[in-house]
Amino acid sequence: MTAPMDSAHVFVVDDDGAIREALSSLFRSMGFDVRSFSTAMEFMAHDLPDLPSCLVLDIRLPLISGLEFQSQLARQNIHIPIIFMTGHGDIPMSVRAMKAGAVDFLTKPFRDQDMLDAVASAISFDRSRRLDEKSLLSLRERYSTLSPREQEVMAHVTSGLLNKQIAGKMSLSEITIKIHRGHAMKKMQARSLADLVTMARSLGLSHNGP
Amino acid sequence: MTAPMDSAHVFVVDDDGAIREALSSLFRSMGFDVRSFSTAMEFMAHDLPDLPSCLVLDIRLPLISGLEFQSQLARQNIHIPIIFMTGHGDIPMSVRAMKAGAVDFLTKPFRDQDMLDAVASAISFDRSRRLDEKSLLSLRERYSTLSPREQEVMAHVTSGLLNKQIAGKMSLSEITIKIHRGHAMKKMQARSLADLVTMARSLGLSHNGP
DNA sequence: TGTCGGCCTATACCTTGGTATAGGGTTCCC
DNA sequence: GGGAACCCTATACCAAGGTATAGGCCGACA
Repeated sequence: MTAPMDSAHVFVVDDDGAIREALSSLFRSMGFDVRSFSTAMEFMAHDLPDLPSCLVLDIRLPLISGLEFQSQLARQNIHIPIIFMTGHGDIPMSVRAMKAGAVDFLTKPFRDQDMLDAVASAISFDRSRRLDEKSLLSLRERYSTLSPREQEVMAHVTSGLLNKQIAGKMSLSEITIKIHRGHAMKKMQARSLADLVTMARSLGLSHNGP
Repeated sequence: MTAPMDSAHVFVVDDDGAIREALSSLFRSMGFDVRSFSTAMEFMAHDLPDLPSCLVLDIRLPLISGLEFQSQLARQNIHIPIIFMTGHGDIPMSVRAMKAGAVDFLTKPFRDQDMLDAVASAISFDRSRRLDEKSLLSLRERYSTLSPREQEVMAHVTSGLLNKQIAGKMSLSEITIKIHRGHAMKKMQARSLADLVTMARSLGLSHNGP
């Protein structure tokens, strides 16, 4: 709602200086913050900002191919959305890139508008991914402050067991369960059981098996 | 768990009889139930089984292109996963297909194993999609038996409000809320509040705003 | 050694949830 | 008119949840 067009970053990696120039000025004219590099190494040496961003990548790079670089980023859990460009690519390349999650795969020469559309979609995707990740992170942080017993009780509570049943399962008294449960609610900053259940699902604490 | 390789269906659409033959025998040898067609129309005239299945589609078809057919299926809410084949396709085609959700996009000639891998992945995808859809459908069916008031109460309950607060919001007495709530639990076959919350989320009944 | 945090328990008390029973009302349809 | 479904309310009672107060046990750590 109240999210303006906070400065978004576009990273360009292409060994052709003319293309870097052209893309940089194109993106800058649209209000993006642009950084361009001629190799993947250079890009990796640069610190990624904590802002919505995307990577515009030529598939043919010095030393390492764009596809390899893509999977390298994935292995390092770097989730920046990627838009590929190619002058001489083939279909298997594009399919592999798209399967690996690329946002788009443009063949040179492309229309400026196509590139801008791809970047806009990538940025918007990254923005919402970042929001999701941020809230999940804060959730995990809160969860990590629970003692082992509290985590255990939380799992049982959110799977729908009564305090009495949990007490039986853990061979504890019901009052102890109530205490742990209360602590879990406070630490997780849950305002209701419904809240806690939702949090547990986001954390992957669902033991819904027969 | 107890899901054996229930008969899965592979549909082949290609105007080249030789290819239809070759693929049919390939898939049949792997235990799939195969139906082949030379046009999209023929395929559409065939009833789709309520079983995991996928569609192996040549991108160049008589009358209608494979890509058009793909979006036509999407418009009709037919979600069968698609594997494209092409002899003379280009990159933009493959990218468009993949963006629209195709499982794979193979260039002829392809290795049998590549096609089998794609089909296996498509079938497994469709199987889990069908399971999800089935449970969502049964959920919606149960939800539709709730009276308007019961639905309203369910939404409030699963958003974490106390009976008392719901009563205030709806200008009703607390006991009435309890009644509706109890009915909702019974009709939804929820065994606990946690259950109901989960169901509400699956149904998209989340009013989590500040 | 002391102390701090996690853990377990108990009593007491209050709030909330859940259901049965028993009414009252409406609308729609046979 | 009578039934059926929905809707609302009330009393009464019991089960479950939640918290405060208080105490004991243990291991880690300064």
